[in-house]
Formats: sequence, C-alpha cells, structure tokens
Amino acid sequence: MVEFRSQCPIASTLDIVGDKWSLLILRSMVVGATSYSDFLASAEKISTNILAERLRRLEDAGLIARATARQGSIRGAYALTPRGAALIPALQGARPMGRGQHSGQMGGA
Amino acid sequence: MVEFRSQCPIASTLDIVGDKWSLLILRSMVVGATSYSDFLASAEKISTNILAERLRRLEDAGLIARATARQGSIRGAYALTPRGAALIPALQGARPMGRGQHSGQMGGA
DNA sequence: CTTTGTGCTTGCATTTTGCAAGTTAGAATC
DNA sequence: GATTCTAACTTGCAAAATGCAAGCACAAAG
Repeated sequence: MVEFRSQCPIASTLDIVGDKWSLLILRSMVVGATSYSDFLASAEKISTNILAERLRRLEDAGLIARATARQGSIRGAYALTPRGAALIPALQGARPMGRGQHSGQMGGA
Repeated sequence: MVEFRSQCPIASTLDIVGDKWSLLILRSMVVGATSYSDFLASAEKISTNILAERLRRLEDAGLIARATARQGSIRGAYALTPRGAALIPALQGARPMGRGQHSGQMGGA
C-alpha cells in the first residue's frame, strides 16, 4: 500500500504515479498496449522488475485492471479503468519538453 | 544536464518532472510560493538538498526562473516561465487520487 | 513429454532519496 | 564596522528505489 504524504489531491496522485515510469505505462495503454510484452516493447526500455511492480501498484490504486478471464486463461490483458482514463487529459498536456510545435501524435507504444 | 530516454514528448517531460517532487514545486508556485522557504513550508515536507537540486533542474530546463534582481539583492524569488506555465493545465488534471468529487481547490501551498 | 514464448521473480550493483548537521552570505542591530 | 540573525543552500551518510541480468512458472504447440 502506498503512503500519502498530504491531503493535497495532486500530491496524492503523485504518490501513485510520481515516478519516471507509471505515466509512461498509461501513455502506452492510450496508444494500444495491453500486455506485459507490449509495455516492454516501448522505446524507453523499462526493466521487467520495475514494470511488474508498477503494474501491481497501478492496479492496487484502481487506475488499471487486469481482464481476469476466470480460471487464469489469458494473462496480462490490462485495461484502463475510468479512474485511470481520468489521467489521460493531464498526460496530453504534459509535453512542454517535446521538440516541435506541440501538435504531433503521442508517439509509439 | 538531463538525458532523454526517447523522442516521446511525454517521456521527455517526465525526464524533467517525473519524480515525486518537481510537480509539487510547480503546484506550490501556482498557489503563491516564490521563495525557498515557501517551498519548504509545504505540507509534504521536502528535504533541503532535494529542493535545491530540483530548483536547479527546473531552472536548467527553463520551467522556472529566478527573478535575478541584479547585484544579488533578493535571493530566491522564483517564478514560472511560459514553458513552466504550460504544465499547469496538466497539473490541474492530475488529481484522480484525491478524495471528494474532483471539484475542489488545488490545496495549500 | 519436450519445446517455445509470455509473464513475471530474484540477486545484486548503482543511483536516488531522506535526514541531520554544517556553511555561506546578505540584513539587521549595535 | 563588528556582531548577530536568518534565509538559502551544501555536505555526509544511511536507506530506499532503480537498472541489469539471470532464472522460474505455466500454458500452448508440436
């Protein structure tokens, strides 16, 4: 479980996604990634232990969900929850360090 | 200098502000903080070495600027640059983990 | 029942963070 | 102009997070 540093909703959100990887995982989902190997294939080369831990954390926080086909058939198959989807507009706005005119696509999965 | 992991503008932005503190510093500026001690006074208790390093990084990245009153009279006196201000809308959207109906104020400095 | 591929876990070196204490430089007081 | 005060950092070191490489589990294919 994640500890919240304060009552501030922004700080609380950053307690979940305030690291170099979590928001990139959400970004990858926006552009179509749904499986563990999809996330691994992104341009930024996340390591497997970090990916597994972040997926667990994002799931615990209710931002993503596993499509738990009962009796453990499909593994992986992650999807954004409504709460996770609520972060996407913020993500779209989070690119002032990009080169170009801030009007391109979100980039590869 | 910060290394960029990929060409993705979101990843590049996270290479600058993708940690637990940078965006909280920007949030504090939105609600009025301008000095080192203002930042230290926020509810989340950032430590001094991290604060000093983040201020330097944010300044290097062009997201904030020191109001360098010539001949070093006022120290501190940080302000958002246009590029830094461009992140504020994203910040506003980054609070799905907050309690309540997602319609409150940004919280204390 | 062996092989293959996906989805993780583990071990360990490196890096980042947090905490406490110390230093520096203007500002105020004498 | 020396002394004291205080805001603004810097430094040292322990603790936690990260990155890398290797290994394991388990289902599906042959």
